[in-house]
Amino acid sequence: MPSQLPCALVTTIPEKPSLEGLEAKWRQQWDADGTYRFDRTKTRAEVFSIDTPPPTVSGSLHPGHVFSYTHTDLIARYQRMRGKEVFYPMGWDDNGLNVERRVQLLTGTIVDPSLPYDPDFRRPEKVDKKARAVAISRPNFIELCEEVVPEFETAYHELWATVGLSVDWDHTYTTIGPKAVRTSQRGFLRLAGRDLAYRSESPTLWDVDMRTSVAQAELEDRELPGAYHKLVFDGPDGPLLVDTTRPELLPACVAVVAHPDDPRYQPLFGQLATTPLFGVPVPILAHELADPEKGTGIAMICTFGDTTDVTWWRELSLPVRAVLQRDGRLRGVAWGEPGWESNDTAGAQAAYDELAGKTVKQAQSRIVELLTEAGLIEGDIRPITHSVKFWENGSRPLEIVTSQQWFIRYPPKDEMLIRGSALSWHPDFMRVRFENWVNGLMGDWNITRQRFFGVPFPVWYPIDADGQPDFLSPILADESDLPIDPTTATPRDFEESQRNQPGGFAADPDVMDTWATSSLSAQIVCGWEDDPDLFERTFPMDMRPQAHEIIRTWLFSSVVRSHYEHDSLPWANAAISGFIVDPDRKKLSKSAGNADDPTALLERHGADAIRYWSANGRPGMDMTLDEGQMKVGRRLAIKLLNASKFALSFGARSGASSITEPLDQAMLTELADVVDEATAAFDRFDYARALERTEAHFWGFCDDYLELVKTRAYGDGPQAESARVALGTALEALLKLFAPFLPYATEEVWSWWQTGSIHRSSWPTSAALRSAGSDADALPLRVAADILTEIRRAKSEAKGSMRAEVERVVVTDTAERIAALNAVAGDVAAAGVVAALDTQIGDAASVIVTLASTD
RNA sequence: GGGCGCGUAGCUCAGUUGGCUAGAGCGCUGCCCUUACAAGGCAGAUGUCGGGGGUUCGAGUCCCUCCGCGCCCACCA
Repeated sequence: MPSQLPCALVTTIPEKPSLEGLEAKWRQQWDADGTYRFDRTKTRAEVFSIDTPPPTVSGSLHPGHVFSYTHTDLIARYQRMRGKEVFYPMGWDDNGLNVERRVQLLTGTIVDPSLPYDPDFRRPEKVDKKARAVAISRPNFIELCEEVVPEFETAYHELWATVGLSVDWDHTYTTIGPKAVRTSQRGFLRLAGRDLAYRSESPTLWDVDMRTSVAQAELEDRELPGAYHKLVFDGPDGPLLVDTTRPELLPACVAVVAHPDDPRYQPLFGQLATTPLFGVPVPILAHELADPEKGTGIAMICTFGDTTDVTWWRELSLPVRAVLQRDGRLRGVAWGEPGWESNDTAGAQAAYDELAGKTVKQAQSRIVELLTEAGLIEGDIRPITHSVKFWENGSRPLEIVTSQQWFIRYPPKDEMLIRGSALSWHPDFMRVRFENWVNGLMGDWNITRQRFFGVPFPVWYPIDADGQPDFLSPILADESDLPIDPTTATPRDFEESQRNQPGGFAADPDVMDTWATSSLSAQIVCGWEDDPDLFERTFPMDMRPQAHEIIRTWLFSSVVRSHYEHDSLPWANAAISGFIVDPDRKKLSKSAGNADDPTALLERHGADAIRYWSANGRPGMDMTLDEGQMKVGRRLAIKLLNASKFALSFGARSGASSITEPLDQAMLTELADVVDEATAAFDRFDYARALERTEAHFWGFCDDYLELVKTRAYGDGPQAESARVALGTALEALLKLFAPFLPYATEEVWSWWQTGSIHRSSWPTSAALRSAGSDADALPLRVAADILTEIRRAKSEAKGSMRAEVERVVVTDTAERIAALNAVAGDVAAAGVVAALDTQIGDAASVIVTLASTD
């Protein structure tokens, strides 16, 4: 009977509200209105800036990404409604070995750095996977990457926009783009200028197939079969038995080592042993890392068989006697030359010539034959299984080779620990991971990768008259020339014709580790040096969201760079997210084949529903992929539409002075408490608790308050007006509380009676709600809901309709609760269809419901 | 081996400085077309709070210990 309803301001409440189409509609609107555009006139104090993790485009996004990126968006939306101007850029990490590999596979190409640039090269239209990869030059390959990678990025953008990330898409960057390269090269030059970056020959974990050093962050261990060989060294007191799994590295042996407390070897320390087959005298040394329980308790140190060898080599100041080349084969050695002295030069040479040029595996087989023939292996070869380091996408074990690398010095540990303690961690226990990592730091940070699609070192080396590059006298580029590629740019004071000529120059052939660039993400997005105005308004940033497994890499390295460059933390808060596990508690990942396509999830449940599921994952906690939760989220969004339709069906009203009914006032007081809790939770970055409190209140609001107030709201007079104004007041606050979680549904409802975007409206305050509710006690609503539940139970047990009439209800309770109930008796009676509601004060609380006879 | 986290209903999870009979949702059972919502509503059943010990008037919560799971680190001759 619309004619009986009061004249409504409401214009656009749909007959049957639905979630269909909301995402497309509001995405477009937000885009058109620039709803999330950063206003760079705001001052630093007014800005909330976020150092978004640039997802790598080497794979595809999975639900875990949606999960954690949603968490960031929840904070961003909250801060925006709190009045902050949110600086929320997005980056794409298209820099690094994995991206390079993906582009190679996709385009059927491989890089040959010796080839010249071919201006006519075009991306192959079809890739025959069986055909040989096409060899192209490094500049051509980089061009190809720049062409292919945006295709990946478009797909990512599409997904993020659908999820509803309130990113300012005008502020996007790529880690290989000119801005990032310039920042990264500038950061490098500044460190090199202060001797905080230096070049050194050093043992490095090396992938013999990709022919590059590999970042510690990209390592994984795999179990492989191996075998112990008990080699017979010639010791001071006769044969000395040494167990090894790497007999092929015997020619690279520089010492043997046992534990200092091991009585078997104590008398031998400081004396010499001689290697079998090669006759090389090596010292017998003591070191804590030697394990008396392992093998014969004495190990051979080779340059280099594993990372322990590197530690021993470094700490015991041993020489290098390297046999492994970068292609994984043994190199040629002239025995008798300096560093290769033997007691039996001819014998050593003869044995070694059998190994030179062979792969590690081939050399191992051959040397075992040689040793066995010579009777220099004691007993049987004992097969074992041991874990071996691999590059995560590699197929052969990593080797350790020495090569020229750029390093960044780590700052002193105590300075890093002070930075770590000044940072606010969410959750706080994640701080410990940082501290553990800092306390365990060894060596410096190798930032060199022998790859192509990366940030080049802005460096050349002079070539002497004999044609030898002098790696210890690098020619640094001028900052004003950045970004540059030294393989195409010419250093000042040189002619291009002098490239690779005696007396000329040579480009640094390598690129930087991807972390060397991403550790400057805050500097890149804030426009360090490039845009001082923006930098001043955004840096140091407010928040770094990221995953816990890269605290030791990304977070730590970012702190290092900011420490050096700005003598500050890069951000005030680190928000650490957990990841998604499948029901078997395995980490969800594409390669494990247990990752669902997030696009399919979005289509099935909708963005608000996915966000709801994500928001239930507490900061730092791992969560299970649970489509059931997404269904709950979807239902919540639909419920919100319907409840809003009801609340607004009486017209959008305001005027707190007309809220006079105790039930309405009690509801607003309760809501004010929820606002306080949600606000406090959000301020602690605990969006999950904010949602939980809001949601719990909302269901109670629908189930109890709406039912209790319905009859009155449909009526006339000041009591009806009180209900209607209270409904409008509560709805506005509730929508705002939900807005960060359900941006689409809340925006839709907002548009029914408000102008502008809810996401640019102000966060509700409890003070306003308390004032609207006249600071009333919340008890009347609680008691009314309790009595209503009892009435419903009686009807349910009688298998009656909820509209069934109740002849009489007698409530016995404390004086306080009876007083509260009396204040709202009319609403309770109406909601329960109760003819007579009697109350009495008594010790034993009870509710006696007498249903009307149905005859 | 070290560090951190987790273990609460069949499932996914809350439970804040110790405090009434331990909660929510999903699922399950029953009922209800009720003028916001049947893609809904109402009601109901469901627990050795991982095990053991301790502190306390009182422990899911604090302490010790053990078990299981996960992540990171170390080791990997």
